[in-house]
Amino acid sequence: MSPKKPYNKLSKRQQAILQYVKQFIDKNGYPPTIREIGSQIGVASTSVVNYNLNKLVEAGYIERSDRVSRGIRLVADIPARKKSVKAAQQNVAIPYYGRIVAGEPIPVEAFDDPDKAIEVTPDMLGGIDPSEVFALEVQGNSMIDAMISDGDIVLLRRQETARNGDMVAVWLTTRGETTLKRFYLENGRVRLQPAHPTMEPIFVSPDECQIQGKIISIIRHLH
Amino acid sequence: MSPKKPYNKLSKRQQAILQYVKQFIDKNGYPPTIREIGSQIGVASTSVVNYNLNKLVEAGYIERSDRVSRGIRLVADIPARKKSVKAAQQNVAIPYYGRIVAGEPIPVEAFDDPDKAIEVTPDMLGGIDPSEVFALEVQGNSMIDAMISDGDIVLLRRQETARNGDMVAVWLTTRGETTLKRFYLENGRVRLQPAHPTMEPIFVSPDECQIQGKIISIIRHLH
DNA sequence: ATTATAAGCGAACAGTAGTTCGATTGTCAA
DNA sequence: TTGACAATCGAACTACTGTTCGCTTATAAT
Repeated sequence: MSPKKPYNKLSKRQQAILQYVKQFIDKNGYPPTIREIGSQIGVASTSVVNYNLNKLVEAGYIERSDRVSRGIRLVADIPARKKSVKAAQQNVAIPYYGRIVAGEPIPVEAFDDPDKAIEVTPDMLGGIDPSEVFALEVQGNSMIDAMISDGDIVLLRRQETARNGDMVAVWLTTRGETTLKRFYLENGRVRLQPAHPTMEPIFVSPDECQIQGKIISIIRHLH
Repeated sequence: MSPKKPYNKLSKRQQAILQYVKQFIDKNGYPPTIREIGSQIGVASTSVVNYNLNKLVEAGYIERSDRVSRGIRLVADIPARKKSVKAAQQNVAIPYYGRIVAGEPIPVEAFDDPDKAIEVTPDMLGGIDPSEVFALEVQGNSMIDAMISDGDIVLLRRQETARNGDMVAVWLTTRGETTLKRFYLENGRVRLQPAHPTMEPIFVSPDECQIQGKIISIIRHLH
C-alpha cells in the first residue's frame, strides 16, 4: 500500500539533505557547506554527505561545481517559493443555518439571507448537488465524541435516510436534542455510534430519530 | 559627471562588484568568493574587495555572513517571501504536499501537477497570505485527541517558529521524518506532544527539529 | 603644505571546505 | 555461507577563503 510518492529513488537521508539545502538557500541566500549539511542531519562524516550529494546529482535534483565551496545549486528553481494563486473556479454558496445547539431542531425551511451563506469550492462537495447542501456551525462540545468540536463548520447533505456508517445529524424526538453520530440500523433499532472508541453508542428506535442530513465535510479553523 | 546614477552613492568599483555578484549568483546559484570577485574586476587584493563589500553592506545593497565562505546575499532577494495579493472572490490554490507519514519527509518538490493542489476560498485562510500556506493529508491517528484523524487535510502556515501549545508540523532532522504534534519549548529542549493518550511525547533538542508550519485549518471529507 | 579620511595594496594567518581513501556495515541474491 | 554492491564512517590531505594588519596612495578641506 505504498502511495508511491515523489522522491522515488531517494533514500531518506538524501531527501533530508535535499530538504535542508533548499531550506538553507531560501533562508541564507547561499548554499550550505558539506559540513553544515552533515551536522544538521546528524552525520559526522563529510564523505557521507558528499556521497549523497552526488546521488542527488545523479538523480537530477541538484548540480555541483567541483572543488567549489558551497558549489550546490538546485536544478528546479533558485527561489523555492512559488506563487500559489491560480485560476478561479466558480464558487458555490451554501446556506448557512447557523449554530446547531443541543435541544433545538434544525430548521427545515430554507432561507436565503445572502450573508448567511458560506462559500466553498465545488470539489469540497465531492460532486454533490450544491442545492442539497447546507452548513452548520457546531456549538458546544456535545459532539466532541464524534471528533467535532465547538466552532467547527459542518457541511451536510439534506436527506432523511441514511446508510449504515453514515455520519448524520439526527433529531432525537424523545430526548429533544440534535446530535451528530454515525448511523447504524440493525435488528430493528438504530445505533448511533460515536467516533471515539471509548464512548458508548446510543440506541433508539427508528421512530424516535429523525435524520436531518448527512455530513459530508468538516471545516475547522484554529487560531 | 555621471550620466545617470545607477546605484546611488556607490563608487564605480562598488557598482562593478554588485553587478558581478548579481550576475554570478544568477549564473551559478551561489555567490562568488572574495577572490573570484577580485579577479573579475581586476583587483588583486582580497582586502580591497572585502572593504568594498562592507561598503555595499552599509549602503544596504547586500548582506554578509561573517566568516562564511560566499556569505553574500542580495537584499532584494530575501523579501521574495512576502507577497500579499488579495484576490477578491478568487479561489486560491494551496500546494498539496501529500501525506504526512512517520518516516517520510514532506516533499519540498515543486507542485506543478494540478491535482497536487487544493483549492480553497480566501476566507478559509483567515487573512493569511495564501503563498504562505500549504496543505497536508494526515495519516494515522496519533492526533486523534486533538480531533485530527486519519485522512484529514490540514492547512498549515509556513513558519519556522512556534509558541507553546501550537500545533505544528515538525521536521526531525536526525530521524529524517516529519510529524504533527503540539509544540512545547521547555528547559532548553523541545517537547513534541502527541494528542493521543497512549503515545509518549518526543523530546528533541531545538537544533534537530525544524518547524515546517503551524496548523491553521482542518478539512475533513466524509464519503 | 598639512592633515584627516577614504581607498587601495600585499602578505600572512588561521580556520574552512571539498576530496580521497581504507575500512566497516548492511542488504540481498545465489 | 558467500559474494557483490550500496551506504557509511573516520581521518587525513590539499586547496580554498575570510580576516587582519602594516603600509601606501588619492582626495579634499584646512
